[in-house]
Amino acid sequence: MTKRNVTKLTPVSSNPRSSGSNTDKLVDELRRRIVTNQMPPGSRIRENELAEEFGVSRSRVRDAFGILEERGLIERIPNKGAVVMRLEADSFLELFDVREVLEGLMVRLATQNTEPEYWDDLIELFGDDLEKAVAENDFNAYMAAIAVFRQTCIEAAGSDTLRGLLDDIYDRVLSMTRRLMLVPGRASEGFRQHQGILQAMKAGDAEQAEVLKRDNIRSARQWFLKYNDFLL
Amino acid sequence: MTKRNVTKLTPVSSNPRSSGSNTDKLVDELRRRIVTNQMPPGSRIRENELAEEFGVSRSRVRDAFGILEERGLIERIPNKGAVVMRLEADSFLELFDVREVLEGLMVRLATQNTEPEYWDDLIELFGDDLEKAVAENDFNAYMAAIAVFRQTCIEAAGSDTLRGLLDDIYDRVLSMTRRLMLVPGRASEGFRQHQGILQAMKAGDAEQAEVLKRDNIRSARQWFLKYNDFLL
DNA sequence: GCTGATAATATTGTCAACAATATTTTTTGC
DNA sequence: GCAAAAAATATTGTTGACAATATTATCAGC
Repeated sequence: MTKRNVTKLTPVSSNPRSSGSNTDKLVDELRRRIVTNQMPPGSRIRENELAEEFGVSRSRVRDAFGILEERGLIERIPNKGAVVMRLEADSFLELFDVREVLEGLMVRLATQNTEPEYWDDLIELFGDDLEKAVAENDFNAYMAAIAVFRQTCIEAAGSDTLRGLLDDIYDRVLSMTRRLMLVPGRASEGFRQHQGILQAMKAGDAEQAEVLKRDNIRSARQWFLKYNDFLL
Repeated sequence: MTKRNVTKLTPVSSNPRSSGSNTDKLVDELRRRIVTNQMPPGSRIRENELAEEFGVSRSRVRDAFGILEERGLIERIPNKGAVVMRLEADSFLELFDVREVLEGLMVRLATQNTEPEYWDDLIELFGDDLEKAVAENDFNAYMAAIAVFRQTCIEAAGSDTLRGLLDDIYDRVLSMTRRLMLVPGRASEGFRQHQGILQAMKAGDAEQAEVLKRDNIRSARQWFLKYNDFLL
């Protein structure tokens, strides 16, 4: 796979390992700004501005834009410029569909490839402390835990192909995930679902883990559908 | 989505609709050469050569390389150059896993979105004539039929997100698909499986269609595993 | 003839200048 | 004062030249 499919540990931090070439650094920083809503959807981004800010030539920015476009993070209109991709409700539903099957595959493979003990740390992370945090609306703690869950599973699944697809999708839906968390009841439901998935994984029941993970995404989709007027 | 996710009707022909910008044309032609094995895996490709051949500057070729790299068709080693991506057995197995769930999703959505009559043409295409052709090892006819099947399903599924993912994967596995067809028994089995899937789709049984499509890919995976010494 | 250092060549990486296109501002006619 | 045309400005598209790096060829010493 390409270099971009390396581990992204924290949700929004830049990735030191992908900072090899000059262009990669640019891609990574722009990606960070987009997924953190520092550059919100619809923002116009000018090549010159970025070139000046980063002290590189416009060609580098241009290359970065090409990659960002390929990843679906920005949209380029010929001779007009680039804007941060604005997703409509339909696109989010499509992404939920794809996430459902891919994240299902992720936990299935992860379960098949690991011993039960592998999941102990995660099970502890998704314990009483986090439950309390979620109950008290500490979304940062919950987001961080989910990121660890995700990362651990991808690692265990051991498929670079899958990792690449999930990373791309993750970038596109991160800001929506954060917003969805605000919907009353969604976070605690998601928390319980993750506990269930982890139990199945520790039990080595790959099929059940896949079913539960798919349920998890489908339910997130339902919440989105119900509240999309507020979320978009 | 980006421009690349437009319809790719025939397996290896260039796509007129994507030939807007200069770079797009290059990407499309290079993609064609790679998936047709005109540029086999491992081939070194030089920026200068292509620039001269296409009568454009090296920068255009460079941009095209960036996109091709992002799609996983070529590999670029800094200061050394680009080579057509060479897939190992592991990568193919990973791709089979991903295809299984994504193509399953594809037929499920396609079934849900269509009336039974929608599939009549395809059912006729996968009729006695094609069966005879397959029996007589007319792989071109079968490949073409599969391409139509695929295209029709993607169209019906109506998800640009899914289309983008499947298009990328398709390019990467096309040459392997062609080779797999040579394995005695695989083509006719695949043919029957597609007939079954089409039946389920016409019956409106989305779940069953998904199950059968996943079976289809899993069985292809098995054949690959068994014969990979000959296939790679 | 072989090996290692060095020069010559080839290839990729980066840039700044110019061309083409779009946007904004100014001017002109009414 | 308003509308349309024209000029000025800004932004993206493309190119060729030069720098940095890697590969190949040459040559000296043994």
